[in-house]
Amino acid sequence: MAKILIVEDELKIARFLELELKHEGYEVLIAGEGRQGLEKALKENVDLVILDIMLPGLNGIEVCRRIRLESQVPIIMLTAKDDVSDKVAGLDTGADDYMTKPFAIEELLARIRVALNRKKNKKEPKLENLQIGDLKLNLASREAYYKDDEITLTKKEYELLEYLIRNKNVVLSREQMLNHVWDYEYFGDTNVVDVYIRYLRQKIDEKYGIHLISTVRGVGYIIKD
Amino acid sequence: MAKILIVEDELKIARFLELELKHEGYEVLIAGEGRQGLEKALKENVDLVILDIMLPGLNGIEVCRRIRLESQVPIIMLTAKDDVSDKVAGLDTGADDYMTKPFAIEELLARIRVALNRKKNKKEPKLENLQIGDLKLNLASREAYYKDDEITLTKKEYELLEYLIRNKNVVLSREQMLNHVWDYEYFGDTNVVDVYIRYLRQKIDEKYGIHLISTVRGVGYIIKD
DNA sequence: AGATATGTTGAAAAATCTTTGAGCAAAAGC
DNA sequence: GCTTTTGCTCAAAGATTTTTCAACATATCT
Repeated sequence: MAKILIVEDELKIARFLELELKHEGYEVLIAGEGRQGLEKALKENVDLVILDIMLPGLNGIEVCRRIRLESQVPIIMLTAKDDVSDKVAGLDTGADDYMTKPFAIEELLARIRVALNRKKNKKEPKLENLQIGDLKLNLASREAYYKDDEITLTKKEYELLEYLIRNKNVVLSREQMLNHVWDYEYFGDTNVVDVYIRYLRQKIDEKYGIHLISTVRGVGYIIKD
Repeated sequence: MAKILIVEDELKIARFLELELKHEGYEVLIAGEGRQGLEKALKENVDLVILDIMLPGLNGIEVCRRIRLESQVPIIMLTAKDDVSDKVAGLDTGADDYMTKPFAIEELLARIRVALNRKKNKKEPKLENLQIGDLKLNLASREAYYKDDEITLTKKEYELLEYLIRNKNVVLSREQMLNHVWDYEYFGDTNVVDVYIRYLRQKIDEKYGIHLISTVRGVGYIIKD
């Protein structure tokens, strides 16, 4: 499985990413500051680098620039929200993609898949499509279809649905959904998940008269084949 | 087998946890207050820490923070119900998971397994399915089937059934069932277990005309192959 | 038979889920 | 730049289901 380097000084975020990436089956390395990150990126033969821009010592942009002097490894930059100039500078120096913090882990995972695929199969950009019954997701265009009938979904709706379908036949807790689809800063008592489940049910279950999303009382929700 | 440290000042709970964990085959250490807990966590080479937030002396959040300065050992926090701010603080300082008190021991055991496995970096131990005769449990979707016929169970019904099946061919006392499936605060005169046994019998034994759950008079109940 | 343990039941209590509307922020349109 | 629309979140009320309790019935043992 691919080896991923995380260059991030905020311990909390680094740990969070580490756990999630390992859970996905990636091998993970961590560097807490820029110079160490640069070193590992070049010597450890990694397949992808996740690089925070704000770093003590050597900052992310500089690290990125120097990695690019010697390597074409895919780089995904993490930037603070709204810091547009950083974003631009990051891409200028050769980053492949960027994410603004805070982000939902699912989105980062998706971008990682894309970046790794791009490298591997330039011939087959095989973005598989997810399907369950008559419901289809086009991952490339982020569209959902029910028998050729397009379902208009908002960002969160789409992401929640994709997450549910990726984990079909498994009960997902509200907390799992929050962690994967919402920002990692999301905490505490909220019923957003319930509300979004309702939106999806309105747009799918009710509209097409099917029973796609089931409630598992006391546990969470599930989509079954 | 893994070595687990319990940092908990309520003696009753600490002892209860100790017994259950030892029964599961773990080696157990106990600390009754914060400073001692911190010390043992760092010096005793433990594999996992169960850490109560409310502690005399050094509180749990502080202990967690200080452990994290030197160690990546998995930490599961115990917090009072509804105390969301504690929960947040706990995760902020690097805890891996938390449980709100009171809890059912089975849930804690499950989380311990997850935390220990994560460390080993094994892929999630594939949720195996439990089966006994024609009765099958799908652990991922939390569904029960009798020969392809789905049995609709409530949360407690399902959990009790799972517990019974996991311990098939062993007589379980009402008290054991209470301890494992219900909160640990449950005690005294109650016949909930009997009532739930009846529910299960209605939905399984009676409905399918089989004899799944047996009474062992004066002792408890048992499910046999 | 008497004593103890288990089975059954209905109804109260508690927990959980659904639905709605309003406030706000971001994005789109003019 | 300003207005309008859309999307996201929260909180509260209402609806539903689950869980618990407790009274009574039945079975088992000595």
